Amino acid sequence: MTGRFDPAGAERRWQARWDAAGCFAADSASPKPKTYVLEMFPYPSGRIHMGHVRNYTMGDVIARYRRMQGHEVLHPMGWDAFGMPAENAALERKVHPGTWTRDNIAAMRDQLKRLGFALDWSRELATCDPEYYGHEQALFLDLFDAGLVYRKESEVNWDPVDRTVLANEQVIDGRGWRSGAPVERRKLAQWFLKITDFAEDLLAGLESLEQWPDKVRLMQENWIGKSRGLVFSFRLAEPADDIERIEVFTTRPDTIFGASFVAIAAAHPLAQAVAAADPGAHQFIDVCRAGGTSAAEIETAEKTGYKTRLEAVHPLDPEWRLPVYIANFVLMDYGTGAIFGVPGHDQRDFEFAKQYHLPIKRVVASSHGEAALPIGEEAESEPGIAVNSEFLDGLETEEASAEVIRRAETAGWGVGTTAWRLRDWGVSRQRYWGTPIPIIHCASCGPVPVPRDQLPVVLPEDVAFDLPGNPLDRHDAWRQVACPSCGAAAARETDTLDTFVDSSWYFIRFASQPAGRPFERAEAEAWLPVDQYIGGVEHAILHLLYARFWTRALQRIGRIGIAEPFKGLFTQGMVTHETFRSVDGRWLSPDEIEVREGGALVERATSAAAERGRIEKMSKSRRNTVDPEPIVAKYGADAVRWFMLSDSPPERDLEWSIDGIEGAARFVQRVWRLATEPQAGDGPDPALDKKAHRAIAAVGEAIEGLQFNKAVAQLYELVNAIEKAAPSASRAEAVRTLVKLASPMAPHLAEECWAKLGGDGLMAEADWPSFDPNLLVDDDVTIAVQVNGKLRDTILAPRGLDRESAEALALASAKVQRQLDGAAPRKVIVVPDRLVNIVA
RNA sequence: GCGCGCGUGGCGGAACUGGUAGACGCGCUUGGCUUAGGACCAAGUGUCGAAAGACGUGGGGGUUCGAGUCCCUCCGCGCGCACCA
Repeated sequence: MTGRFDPAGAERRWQARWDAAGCFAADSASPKPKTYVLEMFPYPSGRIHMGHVRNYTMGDVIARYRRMQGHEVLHPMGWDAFGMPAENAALERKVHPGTWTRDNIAAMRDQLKRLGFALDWSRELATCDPEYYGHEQALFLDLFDAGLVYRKESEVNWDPVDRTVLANEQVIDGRGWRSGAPVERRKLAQWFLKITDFAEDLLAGLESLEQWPDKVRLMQENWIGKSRGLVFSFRLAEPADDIERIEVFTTRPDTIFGASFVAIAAAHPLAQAVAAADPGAHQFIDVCRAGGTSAAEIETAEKTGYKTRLEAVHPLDPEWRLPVYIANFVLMDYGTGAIFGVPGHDQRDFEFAKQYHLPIKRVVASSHGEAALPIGEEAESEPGIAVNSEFLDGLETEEASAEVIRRAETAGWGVGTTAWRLRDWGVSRQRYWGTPIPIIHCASCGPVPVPRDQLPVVLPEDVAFDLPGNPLDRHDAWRQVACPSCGAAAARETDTLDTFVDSSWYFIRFASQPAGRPFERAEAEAWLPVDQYIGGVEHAILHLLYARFWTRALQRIGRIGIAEPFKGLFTQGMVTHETFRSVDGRWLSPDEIEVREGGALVERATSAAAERGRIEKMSKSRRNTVDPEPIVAKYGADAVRWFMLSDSPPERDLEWSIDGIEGAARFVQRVWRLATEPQAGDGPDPALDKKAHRAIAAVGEAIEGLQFNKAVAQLYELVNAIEKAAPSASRAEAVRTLVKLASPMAPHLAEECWAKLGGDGLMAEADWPSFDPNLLVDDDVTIAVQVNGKLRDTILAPRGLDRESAEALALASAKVQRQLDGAAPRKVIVVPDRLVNIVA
């Protein structure tokens, strides 16, 4: 009679033992091969959620597996501790953002520790520590000195009622989330990092990232958006103010004879010039300014334009005049902020032309014969053959484009160029809870960097949140300083850095944290690049691109010798859960729901009818979150970890279910029973040996491929096989193997079992078992026998059987004979050791 | 609007580079053990069919001796879009 495994006791016991032994402290000077396993560090929002548990469990399995393989492993944890939620908490609950953040960190650290992750807590950091952000300020100034930081105007979402800048997230349907007032776009002078200097490198570098998901590489490639095209200018028939030309960019120079209008962005200088003399234009620009700055909002808005009195002269025909519009769908940030519209072959231009009754001309066709065919209900944007285009007629799209570029360059009205979709990184945030930008504005010297010996520029703690906006703007004692350059009265920059800056180098600081500098190059390079980085796909573009840029920028200025920070990347799916709503549409949490007889759902408190919603990502707003803590308390950390790895492939979404966690808890007990029952029995069991060795090979392979669900399935198969096997020496050995293989996933259980089995030392420091390759292959194989591609029979045959014999065996099958019904096969396809297909 | 992805039993999923679809888990059914069971053990479980067999990987079409896998097309769902982290 064996007792049940007691998770709570085992967790406490072994976590203390690991701590005492210092198992997970990474030694930068170790001679062992090094592995750096990193999960995206959490924002300290309050409590750990299931998404964190899934993320950190995956990383933990890799970290523990590598350690068992004899690697020195760096597996650190820290806090992405600056950001808006802390300021929102300050507004709503009258707590200081710092207090709120640090309390959250303490709570979440405790929660993480209870899950038994193999983390090196000695390297813990929080981005809101002056020590950390002080080093960040130093790095920012290094980039400033290298000419990679500059200042320019750019648009923000402005809430005219709260008189504050809003994040895109705070703009709901074009209105401020608190005030409800329609949001406007407003220009502010802001700091930018020259990520576009690295566009070519960041694009080319994607090639080398073989251990990244293809989809992420593709998304980054599209985001960087390299395109060849033509920049040229239209001469204005009559100059406006002193502006005589409109410069445009196009990726389709071949369609130049299909132009029917020119459109400029509302923020274009020419639009401003027109508006000065034209109240209608002025009004239109004001209307364009309404609404938020996000691309989705701008591009889904109805396409509208304002026809100016200007006319553009077609560069290839001085008699040809095109109307000039100010249009809301032209982006100032891409290309030149102006386009020429070709309605026949661009869908946006098509819609615009329909609305304003502009000509829609065909200049591309799939064949010469279609030159006269009118454009139908949609623009035709695919390449083809140029038609109705004078000297271009008959040329393929690519040749035609090259020809236009050649003529433009020869005649001097345009130039072939490369355009990038990627824009420079605006890092200014008009918020308190972030890294202060270490710049002082002086009336006579301009922006002056804070001298290095005055870093860090520490955020003042004595701030009030009684008014909207950035309290640093109102903190005169902090803001007013002497100019470091001339000594005159000057003012600190009150914008803080985008929190993406904080997360663009934390992985370097984890690897090396000397006292007086951001990092020590040699030590950082000993660990970097990160071997396996794990996090959500939602970071596929921004965070990962910024971190790649920051690393390359540090490389360019000679601070580090690597270009790419993350060698292996894995993007995990979300944790989802069913949702419930009341009939009047309120979200209800699962524990507010009661299932009545017949399966009807009612709201427990009111007995009013409720309905099951769809399965969605766990979020507070949908009230479908499950707090890991009580689950861990009830089922144990190992069961929770096990469930997080089972069933769903890690890149896909995982639906949380209580049945799933109970299944995991049962598995934990099954392993415990096997490990604690009497291990009597001698003699070999070759079949079980094979099974065990295959499990070693398969589990290792699955973990290396981050296919944890497959590793789990393999372990279930091994458990099934052991339970069925009669006592033997092989069986006792298989149990020990099982415990080792399960240890990265269920480490407390494994330690406890290992101790019961009389194993030496800590399982956390044990070696990963090795397998005998000879035991992986069978002597006999099952060969599928098909007739016309349909399975009719299977035959057992010795491995390596020759084609002729396999064919003969297949033809001898009674089922095959019945199918053939006396006819001779027309053809037989033999795939050795796999299949025989008889074509009748 | 643009970019990217996903779709296989009642459910989560497995299926190496085109070669036996449904491994493994959950659930369910039957039986055993038991005072009892949400514990444990045994057997079963894609659909239709008594069986032989037929059908079956979101829908439609194609390539192939052979398609979950490749191509085209349609539908549905999700993620990102530069100030959410």
